This record gives sequence, structure tokens and C-alpha cells, in this order.
Amino acid sequence: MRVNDLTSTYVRVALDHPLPTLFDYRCDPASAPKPGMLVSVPFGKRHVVGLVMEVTAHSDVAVDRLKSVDVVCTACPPLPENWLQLAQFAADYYQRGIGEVALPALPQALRDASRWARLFAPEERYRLLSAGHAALPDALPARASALRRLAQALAQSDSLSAVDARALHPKASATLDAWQAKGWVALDVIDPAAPRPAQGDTHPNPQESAQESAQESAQESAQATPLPTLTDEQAAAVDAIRDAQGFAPFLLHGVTGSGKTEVYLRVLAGLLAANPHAQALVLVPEINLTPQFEAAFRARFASMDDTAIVTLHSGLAEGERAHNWFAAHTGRARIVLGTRLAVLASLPHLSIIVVDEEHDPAYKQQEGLRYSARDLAIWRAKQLGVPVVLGSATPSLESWWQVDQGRYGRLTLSRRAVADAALPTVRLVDLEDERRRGRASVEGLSGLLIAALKTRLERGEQSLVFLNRRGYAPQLACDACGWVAGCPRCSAYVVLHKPERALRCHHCGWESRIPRSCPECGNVDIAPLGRGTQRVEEALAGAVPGARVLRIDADSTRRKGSAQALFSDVHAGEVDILVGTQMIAKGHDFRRVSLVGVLNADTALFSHDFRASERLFAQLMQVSGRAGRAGLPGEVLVQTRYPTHALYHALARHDYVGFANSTLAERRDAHLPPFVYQAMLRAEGRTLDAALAFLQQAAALLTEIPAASRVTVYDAVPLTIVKVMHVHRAQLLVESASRAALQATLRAWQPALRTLKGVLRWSIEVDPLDI
DNA sequence: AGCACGCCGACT
DNA sequence: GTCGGCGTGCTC
Repeated sequence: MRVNDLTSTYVRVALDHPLPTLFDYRCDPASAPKPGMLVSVPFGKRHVVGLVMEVTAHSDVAVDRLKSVDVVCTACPPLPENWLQLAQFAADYYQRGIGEVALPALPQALRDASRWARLFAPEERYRLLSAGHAALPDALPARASALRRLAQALAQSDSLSAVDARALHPKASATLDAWQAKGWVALDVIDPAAPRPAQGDTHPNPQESAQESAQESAQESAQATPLPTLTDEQAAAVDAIRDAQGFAPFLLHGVTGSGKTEVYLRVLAGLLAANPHAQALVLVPEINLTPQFEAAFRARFASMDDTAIVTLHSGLAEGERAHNWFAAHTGRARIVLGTRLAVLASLPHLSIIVVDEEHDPAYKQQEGLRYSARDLAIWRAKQLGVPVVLGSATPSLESWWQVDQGRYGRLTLSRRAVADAALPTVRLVDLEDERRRGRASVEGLSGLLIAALKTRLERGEQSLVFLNRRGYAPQLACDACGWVAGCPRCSAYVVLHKPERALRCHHCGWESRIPRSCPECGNVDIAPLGRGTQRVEEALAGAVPGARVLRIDADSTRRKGSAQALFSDVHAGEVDILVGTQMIAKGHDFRRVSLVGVLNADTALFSHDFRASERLFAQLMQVSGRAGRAGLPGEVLVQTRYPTHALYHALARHDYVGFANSTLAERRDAHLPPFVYQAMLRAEGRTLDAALAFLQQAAALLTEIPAASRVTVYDAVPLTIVKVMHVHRAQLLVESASRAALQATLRAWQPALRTLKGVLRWSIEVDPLDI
């Protein structure tokens, strides 16, 4: 039984599934989808959303096994060819199937066919007109509270969606229709797929409303604020990027406070003005940094339609994320600001990419497809022939090496942009010496640091205390028998959290109450060991009387939006001392901070991870950069037991270049990245032996692969935290001086690995950051 | 990844 | 005698 190929059409569909194959489906030739379109298809017992890669007249799959496409998502324009190529590249490079890359890159809402109708339906929004603004609150009966809420909601925002209106008042539609008849409100029907309205015609009915005039005055005040004068270095950087032709990667190496953001703003302004369709992608390393960037971009581009700037990050509600993604996909959004996941957005007119703080490890996705957003950004820029700007005060050694090789242009901002703002003075506090001299310290805070904090408090300046350990104490131990509280599911100690009165495992989230006595020997003298942010917060309150201390870390910002609120308190001057983890080190422009204290940095100096010192140096430069940004003389106190360590000396001299060049020389001698390319095979098993045995068999398979002759294979080793959630983990490192040989090896290795058994899960990570 | 089928221990 | 453990295999 053969179907007539002439009357049948088949589509080859990518599904989010570990096999790297496409799946064929039959479809109606009259309504066949195009490549790049989303379809809902039956798959096993369920129905899933897939991406059409090919439309053909023939399928190799036996006809009785073929099923038909359920629905084609016609409302969403197909993903463009260059986006499909990006997904294909990422899939090949990171050793996954195309579907495993392409589908997770889409907003979750798009992957649910039952939500398509709603997502792409024209949106109805009510807008209060001036007549309504004058008449409304008074025209309503005093006791009609639902109607009053509706009127208030209309008055308080640009426009109100029909859905939101119904949530406020069950009969909102009828009421709003009546108000519309009276000329009080206007109904706008917005087609999400329609092209963006031309400038100056953003409102269909140019009736002045309170919102419009408020917007206009905001624009006027924005225009009234003169643009900052560029330093010569900033101007040179802007010119270089603006004049670039085709693919042009730049490393913008600018010291903290040198005004890298201003360079991005000027470059984007020029580009977006020159081309009415051009889109820009701006990446930041973490969600906490999006609000301040968004504010800066909205203020500078106030003349653009509001919808022209969108954010994309995991903190958005699914609906909003889909909405913003779609704005990017249809070209309505001119500027897309987001975290690493935004690098996979569909941007049909992408004309420039900015990667701020390009060295930040947060650009590496650490689960699922472990991509580097910075590396994919560079690939995209190359594919499209557009400039890409990598900004950092402490570039990654990978990028620095590319500059050395002449592959990236170097733009340097060596001075702070604010007049009179100098880089802070860095002083090393020798903890051994302090102890020998018998100088008192309180809970790990040296006398020198406490005195400096008190001075700032008297002067009304702010201080920042940085340590990279959250919780109260990293361990809870028994003095008598040596017991230390550990996680029952992981091979890790549990961290004492005092405000929550709990022991918490930072690897799996397990929590328990704090025991009153040692569960091993019954001794009641169990004590916290070491210090985290909570304990330092407590100590500061005692050591610096009168200071308002605020802690910012993953625990204090757990609630949505709370990080933003806490940072606002700092900016508003309601805080004297800010204690926190790396969260406070990144990017924030604290105008009144003049002192930075660094605690417990030494632990990273002697790590087995060869990247630990690069990370530490970047982190310390970053946090030091929070001091003295607005012209106050800044000071940094680093408490250490190793005051002669070269890393601290480079830090004290603000000598990134010296640090980078010497570290690169070490890497070259030791045959470490960026001089070799690495990949990691990780295995998870019920026992450590099972995981290790799998990796040993995997290593043996490499002898069958010709390309592997140019690949070095290391021994399988347990991970540092060997057990998480009762699962034992081990890894095997492979590396090669040839990226092509490594890629060929991995490609040939995977089918063989799939035949091995005895392990719960395994995965390959290309360019791993944590070894 | 899901979700089935399939073959061995502690419960009504 | 079943409910349910997770090993193995399939998905157009």
C-alpha cells in the first residue's frame, strides 16, 4: 500500500526530544506549513508542539507509522532562516538535537497549542479620553465601587486590556461600551502581528489624554536633560563602532565607572536613527541589572514608542515573556534587553549586539543546553555581518586572547567618566599581622575595617561589605565529638540560616530545624562555624552602633521584585552599610558609596579550579568599582592572610592588563583554555561506582574513534559535591588543541555512549566553565 | 524527556 | 492474591 506522493505533503518536524532526529508527519497540501512554523503534532500518547524544518513530497518513514499534523500555528510568522541556522549551529556545537535547542528557546506559552488562539488574538485595549477624564469619577454613584475601580484603573495607566477590565468588574464590557458611546473612552484593537506604526502615529486617535500629556512632559524633560559630554576615549569608541563595516567584534575594556553604558546608548541611538527597522540586542548578566538598564534606555529613547523597548528574562510572567518575544520576532521591538536567554530571540532586523560584563559566568547556561550566550552572540553577529560589542572592566581571558590575536578590536576606557572620580585606593589588611599586634577584631571584622566604617557613617557616606557566602554560618559543628550538620540527601554540609531558624542545604534545598544538642553525642555546645552574610549583618549592627545595615543576597531577595526595592533603599540613602554577596558587586551605580570591605576572599586563591583566580580577580575589581563613582574618594579594604599574593597586588594597582597577561602566560604553559578546547562527560548514577564505571567504558570507546587520537582523555573523577539528592555524580574531561578534532570526536562518541547502560543520566558539556 | 510494558517484594 | 518498585524500549 503506497500513498500517492503527488497528492501528499510531508513535514519534517523538530521536537524537544533527546534523539537528534526529525519526525515526519503527513499534512494537508492545501494548508501545508512553511519551514520555521510551529505545529502541534501527535507524539506517542500525547500532543506536542514542534518546529517545521522541511516540507517535502516524500517520506522514508513507513506509511502506516506516519501520523498527521494536528494544527499549524498560522498566526505566528515563521522563524526566519537565519534563526533556524542559529539553532542548528548551537545544536551541532553543543552536541544536541535541533529540537532540544530550538523549542526550549521559545517562550513556554508558544509551546502550548491551546494558548495560541489567545496569544495571537488582536488585543482590545480601552483608553481614557480627555472627556472621560473630566467626567468620570463624579458621574458615578459614590457606592458603585467596582465602577470606580474601573475608572481609576483607566485613569492610572496608558490603557487597560479588556481582560483586566473584566477582572475589575464583571460587566466591564457593557459599561465600557456605554462609556465609549459617550466619548469617554476609546477602544484600540491591536494586532500583535501588525508592523509597528510609524513614528509620531503611535495612537490611532490623537486625542490628548492625561497620559499622553504626561508622556510628552516626560519627553520634554528628557530632552531638556543635556546628554553627558563624552570623554575622548568614549567618543573614540563610539566612532569606531559606528564606522565599522560588516561583522566587527569589539572588546570595550573600560574600568568601572568609565561610562560603558553611555557608549552603548550613543551607538544604538545612531544606528536606530539611521535605519527605521534596525533592531539591537543588549545582554546583561543577571535579572537584577535589567531594571536600571531599562530605565536608562527608556529615558534616552523616550521619543520612541513605548513598545519599542522590551525585556526578555526568566523573571517575566509567561504571558509577558511571550508578548515581548513576539514583539522582537515581528520587528516591533527595536531594542531587546535581556539576560542570556535573549540571545536566542528571533530578531529579523538585528543590527548590533551588546554583551555587557561579557566575562560574567552567568552568561553560561548551567542546565539543559549549556550554551554560552556571549559565544552565541558573537556567532550571530558574524552570521549577520553586524558589530558586536563586548564590554567589561575585566574581560574574560578568552576574549582578551582574541584581542591579542587581532581577531577583536580593542576599545579602551581607562578613566572614570565623572569628572574628579578616580579609581579607589585599595588597601590590604593583613589579618595575621593584626592578630600579632593584638588588635581586636569582631566576628571577623578587623579593627581597621570597623574604624573605616565608622568614619563613613560620621561623614554620611555609604559603605559596602562583600563576602561570597550567604546564610549565617556555613557549618554547624559539635565541639565535643566533631559532628558537623550535613544534608541527608547530598554530600555537603548544611548552612545555618538564623532568621529562618533553619539548616538549609544549598545544593538541594533540604531544610530542617536547628537541633538543640548534638545528635551524635548529646552535647549541647554545638556552634556555628565560619561566617555568612547574615552573621556579618548581625556583627555590623553591634560593631558600628547607629548604622543602618541592609543585607542583599539570594535569601533577602527571594520574593519577586524585592531586589529592586532593596536597591532603591540604597540609592535613596536609607542605608549606611550594605552587606551582600556578588549580587551587590555587579554593575550598580551607587553614587554615595565611598568604602568597600572585602571579607573571606582568600578561599578562592588556592582552589583546584584553574578559573577560580580569574573569577576572584574579576569579582574583586567589580566590587571595588562600586566605591567612589561620583567623585567621593573611594577606598577598598581587603582582609587577607596572604597580603603578598600577586592577585591582590594586581588588584591594588588596578592592573587588569598585568593580571590578564601573566595569567594567560600560565595558561599557555599549562595547556589550559583558551589554548586548548575542552568538553566534559558527566554521569549520574545510583552509586558512585556505577557513574565511574560508565565513564571508564565511555573512555574505552574513544579508542575506536579516529579523531580521538588528537584528544587527551583524563581519568574519571567524582564531582566535588559527589552526591546531590541521593544521586552520585562523576565526570570525565576530554580536551584537544584542535576544536575540529574535539567536535568530531564528540559527534562520533554520542551514538556509542547511547548503547551503554547502568547509569541514570549522562550529558556532554562543551566549553565547561567549572572543572 | 515522557510514558508504556514487564517482571519481582510487602501489603489488604 | 494485588500494588508498585524501576529497568528497558519506543516515540514519525
